[in-house]
Amino acid sequence: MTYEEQVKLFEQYKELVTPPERKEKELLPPLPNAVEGRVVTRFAPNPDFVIHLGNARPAILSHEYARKYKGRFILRFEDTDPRTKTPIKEVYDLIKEDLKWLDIRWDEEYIQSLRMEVFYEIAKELIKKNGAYVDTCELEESKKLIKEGIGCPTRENPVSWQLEHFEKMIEGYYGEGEAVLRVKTDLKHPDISVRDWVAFRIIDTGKHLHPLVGDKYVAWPTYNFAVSVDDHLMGITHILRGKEHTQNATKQMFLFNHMGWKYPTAIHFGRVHFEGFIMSKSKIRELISKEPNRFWGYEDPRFGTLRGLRRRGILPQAIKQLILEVGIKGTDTRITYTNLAAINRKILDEKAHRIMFVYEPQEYTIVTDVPLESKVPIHPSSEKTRVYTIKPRDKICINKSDSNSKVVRLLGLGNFMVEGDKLRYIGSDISIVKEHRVPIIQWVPCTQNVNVSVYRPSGLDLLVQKGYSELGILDYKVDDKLQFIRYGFVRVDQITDNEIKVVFAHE
RNA sequence: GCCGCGGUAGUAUAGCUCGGCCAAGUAUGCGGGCCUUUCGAGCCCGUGACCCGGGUUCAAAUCCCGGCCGCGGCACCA
Repeated sequence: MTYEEQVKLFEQYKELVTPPERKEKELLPPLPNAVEGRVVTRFAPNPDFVIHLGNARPAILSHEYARKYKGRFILRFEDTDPRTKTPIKEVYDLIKEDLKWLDIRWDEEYIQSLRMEVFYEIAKELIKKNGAYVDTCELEESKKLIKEGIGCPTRENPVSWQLEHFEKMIEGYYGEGEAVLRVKTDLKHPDISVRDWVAFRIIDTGKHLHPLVGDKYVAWPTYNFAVSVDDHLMGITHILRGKEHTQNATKQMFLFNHMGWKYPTAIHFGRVHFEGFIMSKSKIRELISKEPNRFWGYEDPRFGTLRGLRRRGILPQAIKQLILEVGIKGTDTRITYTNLAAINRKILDEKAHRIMFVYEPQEYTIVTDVPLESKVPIHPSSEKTRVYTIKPRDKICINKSDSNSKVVRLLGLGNFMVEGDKLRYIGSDISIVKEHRVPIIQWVPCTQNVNVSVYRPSGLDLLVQKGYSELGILDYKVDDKLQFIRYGFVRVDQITDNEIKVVFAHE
């Protein structure tokens, strides 16, 4: 049948065909294998650094899905490496603050370093199931044997031997590198890192004190072991994490199979590149320790940490919306600040009060016969205004770049002719402004104003722009977000006796 | 090198499971206009994409094969 014939036929029987409804678009796609009321997700950060935009993705998505399906959301600190990823005592709380700021509430909270006995017990069970062995070969020898598909000869020792030697590991009989517990996997697995992966290793906590448990333990579970055990014990049904973990799922599966556990549904999404922002933990740590005077710690607005973004005036709702839009795709995403700013602006515009701010002041004398009263609304949709009285011969400042026009309208005050260093009042009829496209500009009295410094992050630099704002800015407090008219959105950062410091958010 | 995942406008995302409602939707960006006592917001118009090549089919962004490109992993890190 040709296409034309089909169309003809279709027209004939049109009424009999009900077109399928277009699926309704939800912000989040449905979660595979999800049953309402039974979804359990978790966010599992290492408390060695605060949350940045990249970590916010698993945090927000895990939380959001748990809520969507009326399930549970668990916060779990994964702090089982006091040697190379040393947890920081203060950071446990900083992370919790970051999450609360994002409006993420967790139903349960765990810290892995406080669960060591659990890990030891499960390890022993695993050994009894012949699923693990103590490897006492030299590290290089071990690696070589695994590569050859054989493994350390102790692999074949009886369970009793394994239990005995694992006990010795826990008791501190071995020093660093002298013994590890390995999970028995496929010694022919194409990915060598999957072959008999390490479940426990010795860390000399006398040298590398753990911030919570000090030197109490020397046999520490690796990430893959601790994650597997906890994901099972805590009843996690869905794991949402970055794709750097895809291979870990393969490794963990062996442990789950040994133990007869069911592996959760795992979703791995791509990496988040935040253009123009530093997100690397090590890089940020290096910068703040090397140049403590130049950077404001974790909160520096030049960093992609949540704290940095907060200090810039980015709202948590904007971050959440951005992450939900990005979703759970496996591809990497390049997020730009412009994108985040667009969302932020939309939210901020409705509530940020307006303030007049002049940064390249040009002084003018007002020429008028009678005193003028200006009324500028604190927000375009607000009845509330700020009132200033301008008397004849008062001096006001406008931006130099605004002074090119022959006629200007000073916002809230009226229309003026520009005559040399004088501004002659010519009435306040708005219609001539529309008719002649007269620029409507912001202004401040030269004598009565407030010193303002605007901090503008620009790559690794922090530019400072000084200027004056109307007195109305004194009504606000630290962390308030304002819109400087015809300039951009800012966040009040610091108020001192002679100056207000604000951080520039975006236009 | 080996193993795995993925490629829709500048960016992000929808559609791909079940081929035709897709001459590809949405947001942002960019250009223009309207409105407006802010160059903001809002409204309107425009701009711009299915990685490439084969195959299957009346019909392919969607299925199959090959190539190319990108990303992740290859630790006694998480």
